[in-house]
Amino acid sequence: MTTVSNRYQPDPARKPPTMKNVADLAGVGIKTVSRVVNDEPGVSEETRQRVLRATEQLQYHLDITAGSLKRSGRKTQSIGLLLPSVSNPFSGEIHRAMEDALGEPGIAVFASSLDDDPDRERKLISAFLGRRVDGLVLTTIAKSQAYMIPEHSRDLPLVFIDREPVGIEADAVVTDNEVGAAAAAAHLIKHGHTRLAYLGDRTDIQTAVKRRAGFLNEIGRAGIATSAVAVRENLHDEETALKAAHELLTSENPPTAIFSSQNLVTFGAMRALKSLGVQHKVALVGFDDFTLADMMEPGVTVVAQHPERIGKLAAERILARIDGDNRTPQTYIVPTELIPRGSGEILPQN
Amino acid sequence: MTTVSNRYQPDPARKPPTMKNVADLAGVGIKTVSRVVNDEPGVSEETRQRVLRATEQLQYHLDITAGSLKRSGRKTQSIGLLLPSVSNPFSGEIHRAMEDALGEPGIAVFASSLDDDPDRERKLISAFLGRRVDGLVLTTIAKSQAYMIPEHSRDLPLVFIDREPVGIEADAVVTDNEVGAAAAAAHLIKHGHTRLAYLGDRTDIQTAVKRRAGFLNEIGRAGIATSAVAVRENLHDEETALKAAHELLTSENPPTAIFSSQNLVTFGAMRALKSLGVQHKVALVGFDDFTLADMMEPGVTVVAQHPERIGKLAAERILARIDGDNRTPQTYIVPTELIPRGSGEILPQN
DNA sequence: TTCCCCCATGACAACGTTGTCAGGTAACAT
DNA sequence: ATGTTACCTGACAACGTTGTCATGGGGGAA
Repeated sequence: MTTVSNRYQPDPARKPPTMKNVADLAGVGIKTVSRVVNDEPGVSEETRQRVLRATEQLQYHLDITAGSLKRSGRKTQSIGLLLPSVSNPFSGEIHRAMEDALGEPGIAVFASSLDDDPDRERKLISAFLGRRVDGLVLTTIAKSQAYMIPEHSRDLPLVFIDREPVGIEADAVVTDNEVGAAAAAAHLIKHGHTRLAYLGDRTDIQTAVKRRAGFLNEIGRAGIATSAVAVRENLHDEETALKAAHELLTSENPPTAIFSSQNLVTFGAMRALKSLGVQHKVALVGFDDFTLADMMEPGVTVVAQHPERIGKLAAERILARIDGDNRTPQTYIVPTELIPRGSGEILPQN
Repeated sequence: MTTVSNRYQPDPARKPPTMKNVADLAGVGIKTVSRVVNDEPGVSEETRQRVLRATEQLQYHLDITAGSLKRSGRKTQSIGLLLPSVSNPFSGEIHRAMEDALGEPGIAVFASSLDDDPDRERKLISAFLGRRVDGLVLTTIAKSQAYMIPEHSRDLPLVFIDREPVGIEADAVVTDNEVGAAAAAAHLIKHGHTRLAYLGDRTDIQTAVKRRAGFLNEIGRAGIATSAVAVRENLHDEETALKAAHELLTSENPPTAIFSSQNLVTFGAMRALKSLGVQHKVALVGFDDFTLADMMEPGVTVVAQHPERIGKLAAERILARIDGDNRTPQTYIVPTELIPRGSGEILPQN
């Protein structure tokens, strides 16, 4: 009789079993084991059962990395995913949607954080390539992605997310930044605002530039002088955003409405408004939704993105490319949704 | 004369270059290329430069998966990370901390989402094993992890996070759940509360059980009858938590203070309090911090965990184990921190 | 000069798997 | 019987790399 112990007991073998081990135990050739574990036809039911028993007994797991060495096309059944940061909620949603879409076909995901650092971008992509991933889904920050042309022309599937690539033609899945920002402007104008402020992220981030353009263009279309818009940019974290917002609000001729182009900037603006006690007097619309936005006082009106749709679309595109789809690269645009919750509907105060 | 073959032959140009390609271009043997790209000694400076030029010209990236086949110990320089969900902020912080700690030694991370589903646990771990990861960092939900004993005894490094394993002895890095929950109880009692409520997550989740125990034990120590505590469990999302809190608050003898054992439950409680307009009358302490907790009305008092410390510690442990450390497995406990922000300091109303 | 040692270099097998192909057997038709 | 077919099965090379070992040449010591 056997006793099961949970004590740590080093196995003399110390190495995972191989197909050879299974084959020996089952009394068959390794190719037969290969056929069984890969669900290939041409194995009698009896042999099949014998092999399955052996795999179970040895706790055998097919080594997918060794297989990919020989497998046609050398697929590793993994992809590289480069996100702004894995700890960022927006990125997390995208990641999750991709995991869900890629889990079924058995593709694993290597995820890394860009930190909006061009150096990291190169290094992390290099690491992905060294692992021979089947495809790359990338958020980028470098001025150009032309350095990826060699890989791309070797048919490495490539999908850019959130930001379109520069210097290379490849699929991209992005939010409709300009239209979303324009919707925010229109919303504020509709509520009677004419003294507007734009709080923006770093100007080397493509989405920030597009959001500013969309916002300012809409204001222009409404016939409001652009000079009436206070623009503060290169705000990359809560603190600098708070400071910028505070300065604006305590200036000579403060804005009656603020548009913040990104989550952390929105948070900074919220803090500035609250610290001055004007959160119910100055309108605020933020780009990108966030948890509990509806529970704030007032609820925060946002231009919501759809990270789960971006992730799903990106997964579908990379799967199609891996599958051999070689249509002309295309940019897929995911619409935004303006969600009124109170802060964006505040009317201008006299 | 040209012969046309009807056999499918992959275009050589469409495949990533190999060491052989580099060797041929540089006019050296492949072993010399291997030495150069691995920074091994014993190559003259001149040869070295020639090889480096060739790698650059061909855009060669060392195939780390092929190398791991032969490399001593067969290290793939990757680990598997199983998290509650990659889209959960707590998990994201852990993930990020691990990425930071593992990036330096060049270890890549496969991350997957558990969804608190025992079936997924088995399947995802199986997928990790098939990729021959060098180690596993796991959040688990199955009743026992004894099924991992074979792998563990083969010396596969194993670190459990957030929840301790059952049926197997391995390293674990967990939050000090009982002490944290006890601190919440003590805090509420100190402010004069005697009619308390506990809103808890699913009872098959270890941390939920520990938090309840810590909370109730502290109440017992204070001499308050346990029967005076309303316990509502198996609340796994915002909606059910909202409903449970609403029921409690509108009951015969409503609690004057609520302790919620998890983020989503806290959100549900907050919504219930707000919908009844008693958010400034009934005290609330939540387990686990969240973004903007200080910006709520009132600010939400929480027992904060330290996901970044959990992640860092877990990374250090898995690295040490991969490095051959074979000390007796140990559980590392990361302390919590009670952060008063208003909601937890509300005094009982008559 | 001769001998020895060190350095630079590459040939070769092996890692665990899969693609190819050939062999062997049983069933069926001739 | 013989040929034909379909089906099972395993031997073997190859995937891209690294560990081992052999080789050859140059330099220093005797």
